[in-house]
Amino acid sequence: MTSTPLTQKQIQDCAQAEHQRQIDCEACALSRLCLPLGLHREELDRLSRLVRRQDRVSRGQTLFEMHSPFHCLYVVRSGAFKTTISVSDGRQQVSGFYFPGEFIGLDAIFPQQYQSRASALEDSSVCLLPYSALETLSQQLPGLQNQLLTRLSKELSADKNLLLSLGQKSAAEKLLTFLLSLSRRFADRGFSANHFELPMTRADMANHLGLAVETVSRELKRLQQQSLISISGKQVKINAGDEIARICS
Amino acid sequence: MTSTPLTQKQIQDCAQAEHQRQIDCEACALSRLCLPLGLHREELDRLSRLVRRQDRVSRGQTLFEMHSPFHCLYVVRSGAFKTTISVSDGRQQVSGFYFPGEFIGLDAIFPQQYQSRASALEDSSVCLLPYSALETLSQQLPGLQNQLLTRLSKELSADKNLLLSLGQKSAAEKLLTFLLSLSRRFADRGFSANHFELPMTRADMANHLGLAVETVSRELKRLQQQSLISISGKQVKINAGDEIARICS
DNA sequence: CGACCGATTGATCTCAGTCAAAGGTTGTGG
DNA sequence: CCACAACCTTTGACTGAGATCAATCGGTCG
Repeated sequence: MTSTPLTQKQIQDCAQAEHQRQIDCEACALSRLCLPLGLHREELDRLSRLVRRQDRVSRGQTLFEMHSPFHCLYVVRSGAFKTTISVSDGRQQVSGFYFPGEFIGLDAIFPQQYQSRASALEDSSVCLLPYSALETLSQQLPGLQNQLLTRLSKELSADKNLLLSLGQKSAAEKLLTFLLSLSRRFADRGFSANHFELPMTRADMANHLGLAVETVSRELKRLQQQSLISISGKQVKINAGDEIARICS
Repeated sequence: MTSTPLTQKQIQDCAQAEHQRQIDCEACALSRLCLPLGLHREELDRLSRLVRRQDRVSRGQTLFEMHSPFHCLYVVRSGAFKTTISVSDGRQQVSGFYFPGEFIGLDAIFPQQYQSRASALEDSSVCLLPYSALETLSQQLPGLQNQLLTRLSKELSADKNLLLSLGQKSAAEKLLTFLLSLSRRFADRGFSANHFELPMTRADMANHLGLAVETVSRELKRLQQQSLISISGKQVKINAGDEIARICS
């Protein structure tokens, strides 16, 4: 699993948005989940002109390093990503997972530096949104401004929920809440809510939820014994979605 | 400590922004910390016209209940607030503390429902920003749009940091990180970074950090014995700010 | 003054972390 | 195509940080 950051050139391409090929947001299969939501044809054209695409992001590759200067927001097109925050002594926290249509880098707008490192969990592709151009355009397109604010607010909601998990819940509850959130996000993307594949390792999951890998392993097994889920490797089945939703409330 | 929600009338006032007195953002002592940042005089006038003020929010009073419909963002003018998320079984998580110039309710933009209950920790005052009007105006004032996006991003950063605390840090580290964040926010507001008063109870602090009250009590004592801080009741002195910053890194 | 709420202190318990080791999977290079 | 290496996952035994339970103390407000 290599971990090559983007080259300096790629970063410049992002900032200047020149050397990557023109894309068409209107034709994108993701438009229902992405920024285009609520924009008209002519508006989509203007958006398309500033978006750039990076089709090959291989597993383990990073989109940006923590504390590097902020130029672009990223939207996942395919695959999956994680973001990781580090402390000086080497400890780190997986602060989020990102799936197609979701935005990476929103927390960098204020400090103008990425607040985490983003890396691909599997071979993926992304769109790059040069932020200053996006901000200017959203001044002219109310639907775009609304989308941006909504995205930020949505991630804020999700994080507050995770805070509740980390602060108050037992290991088993944390896992159920996490699986339920994955299930819902997959369902939003047209996949099965009850049967899906985990893109991250047990270690990533454990770290994200403030648990030890061994605890994740043991608790998943116990949840299976209770017939709430079935799990084998990365394959997950949700057997009692309603009851899980009730537990997580 | 009473806990009267705003009356229905007050909520309507917020939505319709009619019956509360006109205020002047330009003259406000907080303008340096608040939305006006970066706006010109004429722009400030337009902002002032949509802002409404609520001068008396007494200790324990709530600004909004969890899941109630979203109409307004709130900006703290004086005093302090906490927000609390609840789960059906009664457990709850203090998701944030808010001081003058800070925004409450940003995570409600997406779901259009408040995601927590906000209540005053001491007698306070707030400004109300009817959101739909604010969104429209920020379409016309680039500085205002930028402020909104920045605020959202800033809170996102703060939450990611808290996630790191909750997920990876020991009780003592959590407390130090928390005190340091308070210290910095007080300093931003022109107060001493090294000597301040806690507006919240030990129970609020404990819950926010995912600890038991007793642990907070014991660990604060231990930190005092190590001469990192001095604490007596709600009075806190930061004795070794640099070293604490190093520990929290 | 008394009642209530918040803070502290002590004793005990427990959930989840740590340490250690053994299976499984995956990917790579010969 | 196979074999090896590296990494991921599981399982078991033990430990410990912090929770819980219980009691006391202190301040504040009606």
